[in-house]
Amino acid sequence: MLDDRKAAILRAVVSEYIKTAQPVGSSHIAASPGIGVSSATVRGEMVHLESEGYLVQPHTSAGRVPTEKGYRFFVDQLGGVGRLGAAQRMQVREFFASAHGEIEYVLEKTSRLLAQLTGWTALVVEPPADSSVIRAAQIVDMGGSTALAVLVLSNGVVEKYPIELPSELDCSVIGEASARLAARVIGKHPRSLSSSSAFGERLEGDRPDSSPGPLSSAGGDRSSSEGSAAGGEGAAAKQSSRTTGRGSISTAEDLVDAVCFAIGCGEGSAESGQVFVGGASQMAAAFDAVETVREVLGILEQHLVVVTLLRDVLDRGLSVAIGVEEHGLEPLAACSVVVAPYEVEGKPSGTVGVLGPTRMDYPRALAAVSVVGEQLSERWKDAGRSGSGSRSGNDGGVRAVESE
Amino acid sequence: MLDDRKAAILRAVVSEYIKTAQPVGSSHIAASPGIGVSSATVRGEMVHLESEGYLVQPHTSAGRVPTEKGYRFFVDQLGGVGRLGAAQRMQVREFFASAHGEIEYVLEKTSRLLAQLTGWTALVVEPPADSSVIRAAQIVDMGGSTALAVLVLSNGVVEKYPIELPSELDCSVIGEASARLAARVIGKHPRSLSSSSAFGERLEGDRPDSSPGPLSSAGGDRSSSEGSAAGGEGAAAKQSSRTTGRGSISTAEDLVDAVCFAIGCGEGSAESGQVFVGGASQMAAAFDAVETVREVLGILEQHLVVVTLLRDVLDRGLSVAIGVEEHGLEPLAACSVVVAPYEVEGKPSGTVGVLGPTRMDYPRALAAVSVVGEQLSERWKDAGRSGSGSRSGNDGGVRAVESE
DNA sequence: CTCTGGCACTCGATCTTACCGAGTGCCAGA
DNA sequence: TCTGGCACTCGGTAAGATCGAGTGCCAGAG
Repeated sequence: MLDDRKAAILRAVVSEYIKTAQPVGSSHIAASPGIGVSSATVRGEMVHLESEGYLVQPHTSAGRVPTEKGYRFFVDQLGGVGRLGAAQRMQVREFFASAHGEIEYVLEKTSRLLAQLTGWTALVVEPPADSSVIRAAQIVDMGGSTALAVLVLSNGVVEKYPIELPSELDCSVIGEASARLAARVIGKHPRSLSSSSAFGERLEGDRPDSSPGPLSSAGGDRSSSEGSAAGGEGAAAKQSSRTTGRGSISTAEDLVDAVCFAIGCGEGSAESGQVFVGGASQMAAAFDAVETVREVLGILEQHLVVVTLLRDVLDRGLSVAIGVEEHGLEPLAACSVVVAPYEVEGKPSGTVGVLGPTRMDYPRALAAVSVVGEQLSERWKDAGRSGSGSRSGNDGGVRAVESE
Repeated sequence: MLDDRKAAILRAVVSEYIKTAQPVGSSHIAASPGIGVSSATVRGEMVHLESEGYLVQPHTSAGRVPTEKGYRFFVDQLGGVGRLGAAQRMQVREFFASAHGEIEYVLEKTSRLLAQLTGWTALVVEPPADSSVIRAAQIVDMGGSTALAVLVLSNGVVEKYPIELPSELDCSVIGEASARLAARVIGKHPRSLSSSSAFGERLEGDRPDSSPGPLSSAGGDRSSSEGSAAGGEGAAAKQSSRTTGRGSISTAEDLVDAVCFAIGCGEGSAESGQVFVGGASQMAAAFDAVETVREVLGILEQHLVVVTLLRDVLDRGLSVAIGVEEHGLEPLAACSVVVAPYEVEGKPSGTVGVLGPTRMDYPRALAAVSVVGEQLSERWKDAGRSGSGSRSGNDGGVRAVESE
């Protein structure tokens, strides 16, 4: 589609622009290595590249800037995956050798690591509950008319489901229910309980306005007023059906059913996977328009949007989404996303990603994101245990060669 | 210290500046209600106010701007607590009537609410674990050589402690340990286990080299490199000793000891109380210097710093900390913090706060923060249950009168 | 003694103009 | 087909020029 010379010129323009954030002129390109022609020739080629939509001029007599199409071509054909520098490889290795602890803790730290590696904002999404299996379950009487169902998943995540009891149940009922619950759900996938619990449907019938299904915009929430900040994220949807069906719990079995139903609906803590945002402050370095920063941060506050964004990109088989054309979020018009999946127990589960301006260093971001993704997969490969894994020395997936 | 007229003028200057963010001139003041004198007179008074440090001129022939001392006087003597508008009262009432669910969920939502009420960034700190009592405890075998101790606290928080087992213990040992753990810790304060736990003192198994003393900095942590983002927050301290002493766990009792020790040290998930930051994007609206935004966001990423900040301010008996002089954080030089405590089960536990530019609307922020604090206290007044509380209609502590 | 209107003065913000130079498009010659 | 040359464009910056909000001070009124 593009002959070699044009491609080389495009690559040079992109690389230079990534570095300087300034429109780049023909003479710079002519001077860069690999281009054996004069600036006049480069200019000629640039005219072509521009007419085909790979470059634009902010105005006459300015250098050229890559378009989203230009970046896309660069990423697909020219950039490759890039490599991390030695220091960064080291950093990754040390990090994964020493990062012990619960899954959330590790993921949060990972988001910081990734932010530091790339210089931009990092996004790490927790594996959704349905990729794990229930390891333990218990119902705890919290006093009053409340109980808390606690689930431990095989990946180390703990989910909580607040249960409202219609009346003071006897302690022994709760105890019995707890035991029955454990017997019934251990070893199963939490989300699979939705359908398997016959009682669920019964309950659902009892509740006219039950589970409006996440992502549906439920009712008259505070009218999303001015602040884009607090508006979005399906706040409404979650806020409503947060307590479990209170239809007719009287026996232990009823209680277990109710809990199973709640679990199946995923009404508990681990909605669709928590998001950890690292290095949000770096966003402020990406743009000089304070308004842009505001908009981007606004999006980052809407975790559901972020999760969806990453998942969408991945679902479409992409690892890079450049500009609003490809990711679809207006406020992120000047941004691109680079993502990679990671696996837990061998199954694709979570995602890691980097959010930066469209003029970010894609090869580097790709490298960082994929290394981190691999390392995370490595950590939770065998069993979904929560802690440790003292694989030092071996930095397995860290395929890191010197960067340019 | 300041005669009535000076005070009135100072009040007018502060109010005006809060509204417009522009230096305010004598004629504006003279025109505002409550000032019955000419601009010349106002000017004269302003000279005094300036010489005493309540006001400054950005440059000759500009209006005056309040100094931190000026704000302080305003807050202490002039501003009062302020009142929320009817719409906002409504919003708070609806929010607390409908916000069900786990404590973390409610607190996160609360931070958004507060951000929306004030227009600035809101900070909500989870109650520390030691203000609650353990309601349930269990040790879950996670496969491999890992186990997870799960604690349910009376305030609805669930803590997790990853435990590394030296060798494959028999399942029954874990089961027994789990039962013993429950018997031993239920009803106690988690942090009280540190000393009361016989682990350090004694208990049957004499353990020669037990307890390698967590909190000792274990490894060569990544050298806190450049990025201020990922640097701070005592990352090192936490990262290292994240797994419990693995000295010589062989019996169930050993295991229980180890877990108790870990709990006592607070090595688990609920470090010193999670922080929920709401409306961070609003920070970008507060300043037009992108660099300032970056610095402030950088601080917000360091949760430990935020917790400490809020706690410090509260400990000093303040509810407002104006400027770096009073809160001590250089990067927040242009910011003030307004805080209020909230109670769980009658004891002061968490804090809510608002972070804004020094020229924020203190009365409004104070009103919002205290109302929200009261409402949170109200919610968890009786029992530290996790969910619900359908007190609608009654908007208890929402003492809200029309604002200016 | 205090307050007020008046007045000269200051100085940042804004606008105008001029200029510079990076970068372009085009063209004639190698 | 490539290259050096050349006229041209136009954003960015610097230098005045201007405007006006706001000040300090002072003399006169209350």
